[in-house]
Order: sequence, then structure tokens, then C-alpha cells
Amino acid sequence: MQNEYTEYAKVFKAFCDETRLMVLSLLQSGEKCACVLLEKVNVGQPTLSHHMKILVESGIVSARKDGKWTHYSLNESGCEKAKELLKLITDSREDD
Amino acid sequence: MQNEYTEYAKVFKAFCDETRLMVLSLLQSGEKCACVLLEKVNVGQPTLSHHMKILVESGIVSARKDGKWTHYSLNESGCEKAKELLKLITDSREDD
DNA sequence: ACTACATATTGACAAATTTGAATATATAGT
DNA sequence: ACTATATATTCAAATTTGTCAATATGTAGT
Repeated sequence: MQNEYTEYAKVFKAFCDETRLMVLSLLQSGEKCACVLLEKVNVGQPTLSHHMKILVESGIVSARKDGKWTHYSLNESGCEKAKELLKLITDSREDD
Repeated sequence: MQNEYTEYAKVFKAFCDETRLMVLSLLQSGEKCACVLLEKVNVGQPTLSHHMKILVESGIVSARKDGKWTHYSLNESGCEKAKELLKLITDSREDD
């Protein structure tokens, strides 16, 4: 298989790991530096970096570089798209 | 780790496989028998059975047995909970 | 240039997930 | 009881994902 659903699945994969969910939860109160996230989340630095890459590539999170630091924040439109996608997949339809 | 997020992640795992998304899409137009799903989805019978188990256990899909057949349908309240969960995780909050 | 620090990448391994072959269970018709 | 059919389960192989140690890259201060 290799279809539209592969693409959809990618978005939801952002949400199916507990570390990523924890990161998202932390970002709900606003932009956070990677070093702050690292303190709160129970994984090593390379692992966090890996998760952040997945979150950014799925469009759920935005990254902003500022000197040595990388600041992450929720990407409003990406989050909105995820919600719409979930509706698209779970709302009953009359057609067929 | 073993916290609330582990539980949340489980719900989203229902949505992060393309076969399961395809099944959900098929169920949007109403209840379907496993044999019908099997015709449309590109996996073997044991694999479909495995995916259906995940969908049912996550609360997104309901199963109804009728003689030899198992009919699956979207579980409205489960889908609603998933949507609320996604909001809970992605909506910005003032607090902290 | 050198050092310190923040983050990313690579490579290897462990754990989890997806898959199908073989088999089991359950139901219905004869 | 026997047969056919629908679905579930078991088990093992293949694939994907999460993790960390080591290393690389990039930035800022001296």
C-alpha cells in the first residue's frame, strides 16, 4: 500500500508516543527551548531531538532557531489540520 | 515512563496505521462485515483480524457478532473521545 | 584559534508492530 | 456427525520505531 492513508497515518504518528505527547503538553503553555523540554522529559538528548524532528515534520510543531537554542512551539494550523483529519476519518457519512 | 500519556498514546495508535485508516474510512458509510472489509483492504484475514482487535480495544470501533459474521461499525462515543483528546493535547493553554 | 555549550546526526541495538502460514474456534446447513 | 464458511489465535519472520553512545555541527564568548 502507498496511498492517501499513508500520508494521514504520518500525522497521527506524531501523537502515538508518550514522550511526544508529553512534549506537546509542555508546549501548550507556550514556546519552549529544547533544553527546557529535555529537563522535563525522561529521555536523552538525541532521543528528544529525534522526537522533535518527527513533531516538526508532521507539521504539529514549529521550530525557531535563536543562536545556540532551538525554540519549539505548537503549530496552530498544523494542529487544526490534524483535528480536521480526525473528523474526516471518524465522522459518519451518508454517501458511498 | 508509565503515565496518563501512555493511555492517550494507545488511542492515537488506532489511527496511525494505513490499513486501520482505510477500515475506518469504509466504516464511515455504515456497519460492515469483516468479510466485506477483507475484500477492500489489501491484507490477509489474520492481519485484518489483528487490526480490528486494535480498533475495538481502543474504543473507536464496535463489534457485533451475528452468527458466523462479525459486523463492525464506528463507535460514536469512542470517536468523540478521541477528538476531545486531540483537542486536550493540542489546544493552547494559558496556565502552567 | 580555542573553549564551552546547545542541538543534530550517525550507527547499533532493543523493543514494539505488522504480517502471513498454520491452526483453532464457532456457527450453520446437510 | 460431517462439511463448509467466517473469524480468531498462535507463532515466527520481517519491518518499523525508540533509544543511547559517540560524534558532528553550529554558535557565542574569550
